[in-house]
Amino acid sequence: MLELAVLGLLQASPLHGYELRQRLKATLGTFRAFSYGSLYPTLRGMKEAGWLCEDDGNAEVVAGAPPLTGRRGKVVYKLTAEGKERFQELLAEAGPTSWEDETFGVHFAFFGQTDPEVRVRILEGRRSRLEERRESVRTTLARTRSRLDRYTLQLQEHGLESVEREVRWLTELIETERRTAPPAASHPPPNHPRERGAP
Amino acid sequence: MLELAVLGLLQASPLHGYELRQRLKATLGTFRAFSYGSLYPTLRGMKEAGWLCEDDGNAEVVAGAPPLTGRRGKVVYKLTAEGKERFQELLAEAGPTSWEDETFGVHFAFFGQTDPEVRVRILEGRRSRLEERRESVRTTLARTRSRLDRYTLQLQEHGLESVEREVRWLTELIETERRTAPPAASHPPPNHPRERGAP
DNA sequence: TTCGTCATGTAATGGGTTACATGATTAC
DNA sequence: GTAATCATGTAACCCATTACATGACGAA
Repeated sequence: MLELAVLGLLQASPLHGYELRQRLKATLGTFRAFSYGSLYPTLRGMKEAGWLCEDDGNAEVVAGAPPLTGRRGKVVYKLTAEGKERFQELLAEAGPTSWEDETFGVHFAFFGQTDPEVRVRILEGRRSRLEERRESVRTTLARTRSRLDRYTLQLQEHGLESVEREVRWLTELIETERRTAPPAASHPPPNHPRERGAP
Repeated sequence: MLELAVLGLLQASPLHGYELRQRLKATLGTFRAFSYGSLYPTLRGMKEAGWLCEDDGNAEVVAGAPPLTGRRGKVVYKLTAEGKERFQELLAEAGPTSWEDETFGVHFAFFGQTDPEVRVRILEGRRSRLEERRESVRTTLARTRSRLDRYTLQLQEHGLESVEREVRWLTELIETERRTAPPAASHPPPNHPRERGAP
């Protein structure tokens, strides 16, 4: 997740950790925030995995008096070839994980680099996930409405409206996608054999 | 968090794990879901902490041939005195944690049992948290709007609208609270007769 | 010279999830 | 008698957070 986001941002240009985090905020907006405490270790891990390497900016630093003590300077990372591959791989992934609350936003943020078909599948996947949730809430709400106090009711209804709103948003996006890039080929339609969700 | 939710539900009536989880879904709606994998260990932990105990329903199970092998039956939990205390303690807590995304919903769900003043403080805390976030997104959006692609922009704006919507919701709730239970014994206008206060 | 912000990092911890394993009860 | 669902539980892991520690650099 952080991984995908990092790959996506470094794809555009090499960055050091600190700035990466600012971009993360700018890119993900209200959806998610990451702390340095997770960012730096992730960066190290990704470097060890071979997806990132340090970028010396083709180095022409006039080597006058460089990092004397303790070497504390910006560490700029860039993607390796494997990193780019990995990014493409993650982008192509249109499975259940890409519909999750926390993940969807990140995937969406990189839709610009995602295959149109994959885009639609992710959008639809997310939508049907939300629709399920909506129906589930609606029915339990119908069953229990009378027993709920003012606040619980408010909570349910606000939640329900949020979900409905997002469903409408997704529907619009899907239609736009369809208008922009009409059905390429046919894939076995809405056949998600549910997984996840508690036993 | 799960802890608070469990205390809140058991406050109403003794329940076993499985049913607890159904209630959790019904109570928290779209906000949050918990898996059994976290529920049962939590239950055990809370029992060990002394907040819960097993409820034999005044027992009298005709002890004829009880759980022969392996003892697998419903385990009904109820609150102990310490548990009730703990619940009250958590309910009274109107600090930053109570306005976090994941926590707020749970606190809100038990507003019926929360002190009116605490309610308002939580609502206001959450609101100002969201307002901060909104401003932060607005400004970075203003700075970077032109550099963002279609999708990133969509994401930002949808997120922004969500936040704005929740802020409006909170504002309405706060006003309702104020109308229902006017400023108790506080400093601002020293001139109001009180009615209908907390305990 | 001190403060704020830029910048990097680690250790401890947290709060949950997934996948698995098992068994009891009910409905057909 | 078998499938669904009710019911309880464990172990391994995941992904991040908090709190802390350090230090460079520019502006007041």
